[in-house]
Amino acid sequence: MELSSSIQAFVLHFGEMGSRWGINRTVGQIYALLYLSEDPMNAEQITETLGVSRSNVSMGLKELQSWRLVRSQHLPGDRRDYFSTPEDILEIALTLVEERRKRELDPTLTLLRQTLMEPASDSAEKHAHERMQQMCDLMEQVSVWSHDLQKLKPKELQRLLMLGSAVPKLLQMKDKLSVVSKRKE
Amino acid sequence: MELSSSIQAFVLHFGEMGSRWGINRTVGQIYALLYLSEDPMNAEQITETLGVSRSNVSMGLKELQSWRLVRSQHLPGDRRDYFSTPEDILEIALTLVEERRKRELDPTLTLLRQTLMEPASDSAEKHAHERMQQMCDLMEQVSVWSHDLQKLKPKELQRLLMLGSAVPKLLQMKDKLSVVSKRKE
DNA sequence: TACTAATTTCAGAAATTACTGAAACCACTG
DNA sequence: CAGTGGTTTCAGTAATTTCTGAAATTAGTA
Repeated sequence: MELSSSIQAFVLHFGEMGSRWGINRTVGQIYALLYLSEDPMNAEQITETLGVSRSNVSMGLKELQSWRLVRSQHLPGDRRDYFSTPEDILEIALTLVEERRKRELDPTLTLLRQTLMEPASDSAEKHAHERMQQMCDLMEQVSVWSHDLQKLKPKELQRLLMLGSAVPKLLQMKDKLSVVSKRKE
Repeated sequence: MELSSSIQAFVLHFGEMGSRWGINRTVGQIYALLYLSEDPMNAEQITETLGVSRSNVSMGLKELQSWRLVRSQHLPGDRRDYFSTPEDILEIALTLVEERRKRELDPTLTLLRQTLMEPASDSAEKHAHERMQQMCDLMEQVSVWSHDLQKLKPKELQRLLMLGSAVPKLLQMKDKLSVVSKRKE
């Protein structure tokens, strides 16, 4: 399949960025292609369009499915799998946040918790444990945030996103409110 | 320098996680070491402790400095550079967020904005541009969030983190308030 | 149950990335 | 300004990751 130049540019860009995002070139390109495609595509079509080997596409699709960024479906009267990305960009973003938490945060959090069970022996280790504790606390907070994010309804999430820098103001507002309510008590 | 087992485990873990975080093993290990160290270390000490080449350490330190995750300083009466990480874990996290935004988001945002300046020609491209527009909008929102985060004072940030799932409730509260104030008008 | 289309697996090749040691460079010191 | 301690650069090598093509497997069809 021939790609128009802007689609082509996007697909190649995702391939390049792949290494920064922790995926390889082909995986990035496959994702970009499916993300922009009007209709689901089968592996053969992806292979032709990207000009890589069939097996490479197979592995790439497997990885994208493990990230839950790509889904497969069947078309009636066709034995082949057809692949597509979820429609809703917010849903996609949430999935990305969750999967990255699992892969980039959770293993370290596990190690930190284990380590902090044991007492520190010497002075250097005591200091190291304090530092680990700080990191562990922060990572736990971020982890909770990420979990909570998953529970939000799309509408709420959309509002939260639009809030941006207004959040601290909201905090101030809350403070004032609680002052008021305390006065009432 | 000999490391106690828990420090050793942490350093090795950071080395392993490096590839997921977009840095290499040595860079991960250097960071972990400096993060836990009571005192700043010079390149020679790092080299001995990690058992890698001096030049590798030099390159790793350079990269960590480009991420602004490691700083160098001089001790009186010593010509060597001494390296350390910032004390405040929140400051570290903010730096990480900003650098990742620069490296992982900004280039794509630039491409998307450029592409969306041009009109779409055919139907496939029209659909692709819609998808790109959705991605662009979301990335801009995330980018604004990340910028705003940088402006927060540590105290505010700390509170925001602790808030977690309470944020949607805060939003609800705000809604009620604005209803009240509208009634007053 | 044999046949066929579609997909996956996997060993090896190709490409990329990380690491080393030697040499160049820099900056302070006597 | 020559000498020395410290750091960086860089070409070559090692290690790792990615990709391919052939073979194996799976699932549908006659």
